[in-house]
Amino acid sequence: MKRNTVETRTAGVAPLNPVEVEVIHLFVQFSRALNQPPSIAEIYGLLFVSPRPLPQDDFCDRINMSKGTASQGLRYLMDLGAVRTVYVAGDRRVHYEAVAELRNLAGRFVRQQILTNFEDSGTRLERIATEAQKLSGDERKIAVARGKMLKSWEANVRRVLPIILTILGGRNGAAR
Amino acid sequence: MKRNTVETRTAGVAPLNPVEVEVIHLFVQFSRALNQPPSIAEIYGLLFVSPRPLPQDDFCDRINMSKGTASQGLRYLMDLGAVRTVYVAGDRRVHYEAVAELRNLAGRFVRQQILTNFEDSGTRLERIATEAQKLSGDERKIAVARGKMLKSWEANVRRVLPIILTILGGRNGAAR
DNA sequence: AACATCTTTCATTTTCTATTGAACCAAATA
DNA sequence: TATTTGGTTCAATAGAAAATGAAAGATGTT
Repeated sequence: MKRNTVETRTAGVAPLNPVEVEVIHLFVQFSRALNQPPSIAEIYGLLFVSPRPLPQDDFCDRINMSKGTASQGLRYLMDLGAVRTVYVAGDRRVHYEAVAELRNLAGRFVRQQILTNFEDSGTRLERIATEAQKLSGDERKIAVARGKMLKSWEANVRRVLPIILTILGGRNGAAR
Repeated sequence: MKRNTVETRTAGVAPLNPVEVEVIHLFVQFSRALNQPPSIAEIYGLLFVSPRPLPQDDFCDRINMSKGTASQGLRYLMDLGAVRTVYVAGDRRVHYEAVAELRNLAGRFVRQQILTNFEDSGTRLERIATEAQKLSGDERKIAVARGKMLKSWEANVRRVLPIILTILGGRNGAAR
């Protein structure tokens, strides 16, 4: 039986069709808003329009990126849960497909991107409050007030974030 | 009357007190989550704890940044509405103070940071739908489906963003 | 075992962003 | 008017982030 070997495959390095180009564009633009590297967006974009799972080679060939970039990008997307691997009979290569549900995706992204920067914010806020007490006069007055304000902001964000994620991911997360 | 001249001022280049250091730290951390340059965060952070309006010099001297950075950073924050100028009697220099209300701030930031990247997304989505029709077989089927999905996502985001901004900025925007 | 294919790793290079500082402008003072 | 001071601009530089590609691992095949 004819196997998927280098020879049979290299013939089929199809260039991107117009839809693929546009979709990738869209994701790259999106990635700028979220400050994600464009290579990640290209990978996800191509997977998102692809009717079948793709192996790593396809990214290198079709969107013209190095093996290293493809490998790292795919791992990142796997960790994020934005991509999953698929078994394809008769092909040793790992194939990937896009996970198109916004539901968990947004949550994980926020957790990874935003919340990591706030892990020790509680401690820091406490320290601000403590140190503020040691000041005097105007400085102390405003420092204490601003410390409280920051605490309130933090509480506010922590209260609102879950709501946002629910709205984003809940019903309507995977478009129908 | 004794004026604020270089001689009288240079004496008072106070180093940052612990609260100032911590608050600035916090804002720098925050800036990382939002992918904003640290210099901007430093400026806003210092203004945020300061009991009185500060002139540009103070940023150069106290957080040790160049005139250019201070000038540009302050302009950026002005444009964003995160900072306003204040008149101080007997001092020719422009003084700045922090605008501490989250209310409008979050909105403007999102508009400037996120929405600019989506101005032409409508056009692009139309083009995707059009081009998708021209494909055939599997490619067409999935392309059409994914085009619809993207449109739905976009609608979803446009619907939810105002809600988020309302929740964030509405009551509780300026902490009490 | 030797070979071929697929994948990951990571030091280097490239690309992009932020910051600097000198030159310049504007306004106030001498 | 000359000078000092406050402020902006922008070309050059430094610094950070992303991409490359050669080398090495891993897993199959002959």
